[in-house]
Amino acid sequence: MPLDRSIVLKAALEQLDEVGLDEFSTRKLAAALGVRVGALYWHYASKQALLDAIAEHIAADATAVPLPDGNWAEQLAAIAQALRDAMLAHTDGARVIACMSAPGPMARAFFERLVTVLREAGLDAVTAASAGDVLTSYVNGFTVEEQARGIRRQSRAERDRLFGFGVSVVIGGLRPLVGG
Amino acid sequence: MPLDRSIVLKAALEQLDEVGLDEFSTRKLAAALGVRVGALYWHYASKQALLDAIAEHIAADATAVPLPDGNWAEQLAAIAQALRDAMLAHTDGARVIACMSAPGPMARAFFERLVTVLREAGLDAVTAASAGDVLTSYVNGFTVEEQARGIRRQSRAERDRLFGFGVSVVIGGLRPLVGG
DNA sequence: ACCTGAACACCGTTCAAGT
DNA sequence: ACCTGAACACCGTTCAAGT
Repeated sequence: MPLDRSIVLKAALEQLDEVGLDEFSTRKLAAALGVRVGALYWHYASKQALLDAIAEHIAADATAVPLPDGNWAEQLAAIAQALRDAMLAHTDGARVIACMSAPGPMARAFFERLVTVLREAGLDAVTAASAGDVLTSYVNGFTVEEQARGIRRQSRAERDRLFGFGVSVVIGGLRPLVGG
Repeated sequence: MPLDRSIVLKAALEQLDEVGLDEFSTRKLAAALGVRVGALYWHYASKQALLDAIAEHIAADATAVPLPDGNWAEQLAAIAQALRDAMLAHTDGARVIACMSAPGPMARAFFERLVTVLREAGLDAVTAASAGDVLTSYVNGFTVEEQARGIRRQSRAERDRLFGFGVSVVIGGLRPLVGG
């Protein structure tokens, strides 16, 4: 049977998990699929297009977890956790997100859900977008660092604790902005 | 005259500024220095070692700006600004910092100054280290995003405003933790 | 429509040998 | 001590030609 975009994407995710972003190559991917390199370029325009598809996959995972009942702070914490989890699920996932060429539909959907929670908490459109940016910048910065260096320096429990602390600081900083 | 580490580093910074991290190559660097590729490996063990030296240079710049008189919040804001400025001073500077293999002496000195401000504000050692991590994670996440995609989407003034907002949110979140 | 074959223009790294 | 020459083992991308 012929390849298609989803088969290539699945194999790409497996290769990323095995070798990491630095060793990720279209040639190895072609070999894993039992095909010549050129064949990949029928399905994806470039290596970056493939990495963008991986980023979208991660963004979709981060958006798939249901919002908990509860107040805006609890929902924000759940969204932050979901984003980190989705990136940690793949080797160098945070760097793939950080290096994507442009946010695709899934990345925008993720951000929109985040902004919706903030708007429902009482923020105006501009402030909600800014607040959403603060939270995602923090989560991305934390997780890029975590995957690049933290994994061998701290236990998972310590990293979870540090992340939870950071999320609570950001949420605490947003609290005075919401009415009530 | 023969090459030395500082000459190679200076040329590397110039090449990074011109072509960005993705196009940065030891072979182009050798050509710019009028030397064969192998010559670079006498001075730096690998391309990554060279990028680590660039990261240290950026960290040194970020630590070089004097602390303003004022309270801990003003000093924290100045440190955050200094870090962002030092990364923005070079093409893909934030990604070079994010991808460094380990924090060198300059990166540790930067972090220590940050932690010192937080300790003087009244935080205990563990909380100060955690709070320092929150601020640097936010600044790194923001600036990686800014250099990867923001430069063509928003004006410098808009990005400055957004960054200032984020810093004030993080500082606001830390405020309840400091005594007084 | 989808893939092969083969090429093009690159990479990072190593190391004997030169000076 | 510092660099050359030359190789090794790779890259991403393109594209005529095949099926």
